[in-house]
Amino acid sequence: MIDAAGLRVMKAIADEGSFTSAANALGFTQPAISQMVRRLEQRTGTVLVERYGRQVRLTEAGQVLARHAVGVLAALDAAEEEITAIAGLRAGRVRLQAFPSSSATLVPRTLAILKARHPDITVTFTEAEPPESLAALRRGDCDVAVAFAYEGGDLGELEEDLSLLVTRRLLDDEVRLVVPRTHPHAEDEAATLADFSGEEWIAGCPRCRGHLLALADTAGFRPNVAFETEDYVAQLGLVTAGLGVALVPDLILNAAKHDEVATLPLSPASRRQILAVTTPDLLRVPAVAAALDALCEAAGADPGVSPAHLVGGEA
Amino acid sequence: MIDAAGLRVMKAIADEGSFTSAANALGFTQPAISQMVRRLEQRTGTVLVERYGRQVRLTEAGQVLARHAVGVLAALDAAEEEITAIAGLRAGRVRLQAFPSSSATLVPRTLAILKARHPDITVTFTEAEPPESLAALRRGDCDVAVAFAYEGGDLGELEEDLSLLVTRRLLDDEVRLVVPRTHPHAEDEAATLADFSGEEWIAGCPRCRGHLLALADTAGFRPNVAFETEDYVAQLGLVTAGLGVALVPDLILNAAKHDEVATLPLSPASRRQILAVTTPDLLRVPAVAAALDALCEAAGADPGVSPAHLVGGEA
DNA sequence: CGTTTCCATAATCACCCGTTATGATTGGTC
DNA sequence: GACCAATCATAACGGGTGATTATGGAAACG
Repeated sequence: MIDAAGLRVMKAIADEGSFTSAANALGFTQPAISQMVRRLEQRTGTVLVERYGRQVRLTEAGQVLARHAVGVLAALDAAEEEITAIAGLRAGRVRLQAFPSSSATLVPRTLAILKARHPDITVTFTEAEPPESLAALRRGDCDVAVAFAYEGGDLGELEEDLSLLVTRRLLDDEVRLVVPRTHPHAEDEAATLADFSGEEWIAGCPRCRGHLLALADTAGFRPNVAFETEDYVAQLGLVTAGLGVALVPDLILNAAKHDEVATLPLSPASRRQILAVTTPDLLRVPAVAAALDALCEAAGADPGVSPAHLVGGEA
Repeated sequence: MIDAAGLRVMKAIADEGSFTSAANALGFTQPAISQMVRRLEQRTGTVLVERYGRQVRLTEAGQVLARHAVGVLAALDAAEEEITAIAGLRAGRVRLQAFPSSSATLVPRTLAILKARHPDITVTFTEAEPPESLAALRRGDCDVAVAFAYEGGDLGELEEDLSLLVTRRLLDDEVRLVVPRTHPHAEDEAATLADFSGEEWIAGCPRCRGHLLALADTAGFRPNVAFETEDYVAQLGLVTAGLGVALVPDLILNAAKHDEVATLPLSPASRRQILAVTTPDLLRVPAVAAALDALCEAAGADPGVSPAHLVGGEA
């Protein structure tokens, strides 16, 4: 019944004292004001303006509208300002979830880039394994999820989780075999997994363990898993102590100290893909886009975007 | 850029959780919501709604709008309620100005009627002589003026003051000659003014005095004005004391005690018109209309309205 | 008394904002 | 694994809002 335009007009009349001035103040012509008032009057069924001679003044009802106009228009302007602030990266929120081992280097570097570039954006970060982070993304509790998938392994399984989502490949993380310095194969150029079928193995998180099992299966043996820990630093410690061997991604090795062990590339090589995941709509939210850019930059990847179902396709 | 309708839609989506439910809640169809959101999004240049699968949820920017919607819509409703209250006589204001001698009976009776009929209306009353009350009316400081005009006398003069105004004739107030009980003509049926050319006169307010002078001039003499007071009770007291004679309107005589004097109708009769005056627009304001009705009722007049320039025309 | 300066009205036109009808896609179900 | 229900998107269409220009009438002013 009453809209913002009507209030704006009433306020302008109250402020300016005449239809003509109000029209000028609002950038309209005088007849626009004239019939705007008339429409308002017949909508409310009330006399809003008293025309006396060639001057106009608001009736009590008109003053009521003009008075309320102040608050309403202020609130409207405030809303608009907030929106443009979000659009202009002068405000906004990004909720990031990433898997634990990315927290060490990728995420901190991303947050630093983001903070430097857009200091007014609020970034929240939660550590979560891919299944949970993607669930949060689908649920709407998260804006960007950083996930990983082992090539050939759970890429297919992940793919179904990625339907309706978009991803950016951040980096290809090569998996290396970590053995004690004193190990007979410690000086090899590369490691063939079958050579280690008799070792005791140290496994990580459920999905990493799954990857280990898959690789071993391909190599024709079942690994003897003696220890399990999700903490890669602990894994390196166990290897250092000579208690077994482990598969550890490069990303971890670049960040953690590992002088006491030998790290061998696998032959054939095995990699995991690290992906940033979000929804198509969120991609168009400036703060989210900025976060993705920062993630790419931190990972040193090109900032190309690919729909979820193309993840394993090319490359 | 952002209007009330848009906010209403965003709030409905936030509350209901889907376009379809929001549409039902607002009484619209689903496509209406769909393209309303699209328009809002391209107007603000921002993603407001995140479509994931077949569910929708607000982005941060969308939540900003939904949050502001509460306040804005509440304020809008409040304004609308105030307006309808004024229209429904459950609120409103009437500023009444009346000439002093009407304050005795006409105005109190009017206020009583008004208060009984519409207890929620605020009535303010100011005593003012016709020139001032009409000026206030023109200035917008008054809603209803109760004025009077002597027939034949200043009716023409008043008429020019009444341009652009509307009037209601409240009553015709006959003017009587007041003389001491002991006066030789005290028992006459009627008074011919010429018979009192030698008396000492008691005059009232400037315009009443003007009327006296006009009547005397017609009768062929210049009255010897010995006393002047605007207080009619004082005039009656002066007459009672035998200090002179006076012209006093019936309205006063009906209200004030005057046992000690004789009141004679004039021949030819002389009347003053008592009018309620307002502007054409204010006439359509419910509270003002109610006040005019109450005035008519208090005066016992028919509630006909006549444009100002017809005041002296018929009757 | 003309002249200016207001506001009102008429005619016109664009676009906003609804509608109905229909399609695309998701997500559950037998 | 294919149907089925639910949800949002889109197209086509129509009415009304809300602006414009052009014009008229009345009031205040010199």
